[in-house]
Amino acid sequence: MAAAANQSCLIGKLGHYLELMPRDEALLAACEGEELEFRKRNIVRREGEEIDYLFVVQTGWFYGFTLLPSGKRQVHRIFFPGDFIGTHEIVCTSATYDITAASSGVLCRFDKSCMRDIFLSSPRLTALIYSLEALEQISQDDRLRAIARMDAEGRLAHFFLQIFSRIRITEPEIGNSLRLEMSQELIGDALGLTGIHVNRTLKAMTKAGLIELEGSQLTLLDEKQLKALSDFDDRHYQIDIGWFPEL
Amino acid sequence: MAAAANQSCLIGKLGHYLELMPRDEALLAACEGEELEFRKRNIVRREGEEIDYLFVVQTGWFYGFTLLPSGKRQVHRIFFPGDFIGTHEIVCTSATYDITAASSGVLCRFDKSCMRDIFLSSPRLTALIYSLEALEQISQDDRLRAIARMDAEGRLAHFFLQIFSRIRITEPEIGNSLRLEMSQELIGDALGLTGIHVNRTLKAMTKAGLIELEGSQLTLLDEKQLKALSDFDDRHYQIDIGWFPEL
DNA sequence: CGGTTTTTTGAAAGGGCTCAAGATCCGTGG
DNA sequence: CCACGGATCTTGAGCCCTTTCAAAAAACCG
Repeated sequence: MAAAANQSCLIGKLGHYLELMPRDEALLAACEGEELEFRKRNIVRREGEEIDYLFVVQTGWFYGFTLLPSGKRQVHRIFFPGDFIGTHEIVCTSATYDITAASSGVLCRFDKSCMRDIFLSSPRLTALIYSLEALEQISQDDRLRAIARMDAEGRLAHFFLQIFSRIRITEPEIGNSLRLEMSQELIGDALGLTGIHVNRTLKAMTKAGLIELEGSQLTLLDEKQLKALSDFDDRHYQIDIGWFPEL
Repeated sequence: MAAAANQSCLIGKLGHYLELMPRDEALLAACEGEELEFRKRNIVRREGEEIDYLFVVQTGWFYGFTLLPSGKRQVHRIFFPGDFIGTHEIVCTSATYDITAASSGVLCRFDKSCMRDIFLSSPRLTALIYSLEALEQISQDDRLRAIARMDAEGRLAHFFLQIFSRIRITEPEIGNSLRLEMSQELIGDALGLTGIHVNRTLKAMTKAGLIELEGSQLTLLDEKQLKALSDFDDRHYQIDIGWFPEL
């Protein structure tokens, strides 16, 4: 659980990477919008809708996806507690993909114009937001590499390690086990695989002692081996703030 | 050809999206580093190297890639004239992939610390740089979707359309034909395919009248059909600057 | 509980890969 | 301006990982 669920969503997330100054906190607090509750399968927004708001995930898992003409589905991104939703779409006038709740959860909404205020008055905060965006890109690069060049086992290993790496930032106490808020079909849609083949591969990985699955509870039994299988490099989701402006 | 090859690389690129103010131009001019020449296959930098510089492509094509333990290669990104190289890696202390020249070409180098100066003194320029980063992400999302969910023909169609869409920004006069500065093997490494299979698919696409290949000269004969095949959505590589700060 | 969503399993088909070997193209040096 | 050697492009054949299609068992939710 987040240490400070009752404080500002934004401050909680950004403060993780950087010590915020009082004026930065004030700036963020002013941005704060209302909290919205969702239940599994609820739609947060649709592709093509005008984007007026950004979100921060307070609790629960969410995911963004698009459909293809063939009827296939591609999951573009999964959002965990603490993640921003929609920041990179600020350059578009309408959303580039649908967003749905993978589990029940709560989002904090804040106005898009808030970005301008931050850019105008806090170079340091701006640099942080920019960095988070850049980090996301590197993470997506790693994912593309796994999807384009690895077999099902490698993709799944990489996928799980990425999930753990991200969630451990805000919830280090989970250890090597967590509740997967995704069906095997959805996992397949994130990795370019069929749900059926995800199932078969998961079985094989279980038999090999790599993981354990009890219902939706996933446990990583042999992280070392999983890393070897997927050539996983933990970016530590930590950023270099050496170049940040002082203000 | 770039309209103003003799002026600052940065100004040329950024000025394309936004009218720059004199003080912004001065800021950028001060960042300018030296120009570096490369020939095909020359290595610009290696994965793991410390990142002190960013680059802007002045002429030629460049690409970033990583190798997998299996010996396979993944091309993460291709850089065309006008593109930034390395901005998203500013959050890392070392490079996340190798960069090599796909053709002969020239890069403009500028110091990483330049970013701090921009963040500190021009919110408007900062917003622009942020937006370019975000646009890149959306473009990569599209690419992931094609790679994860489409067959070889769809991936190639999408790949070609993306290339044309990007290059046409700075060189609209190319029309529907350009010189592909990549071997079929390299294209395969960008799309998660074998060079051999790229070859076969290209032949089929030629026979179907979709494209024409004479040596490395690629011509799109039926863009409409190519778009349908790959569900391509031209992001116009144009950005919403409505939210930009005035300064 | 009863309906819906997931997970499982089998069998067969297919797209893309591997391995191999020849044909071409191209830059470079003489 | 021609010849040489490496890089690229081609093509064939067989194999393998994933997908499809179907259908039953289990798990989940209200």
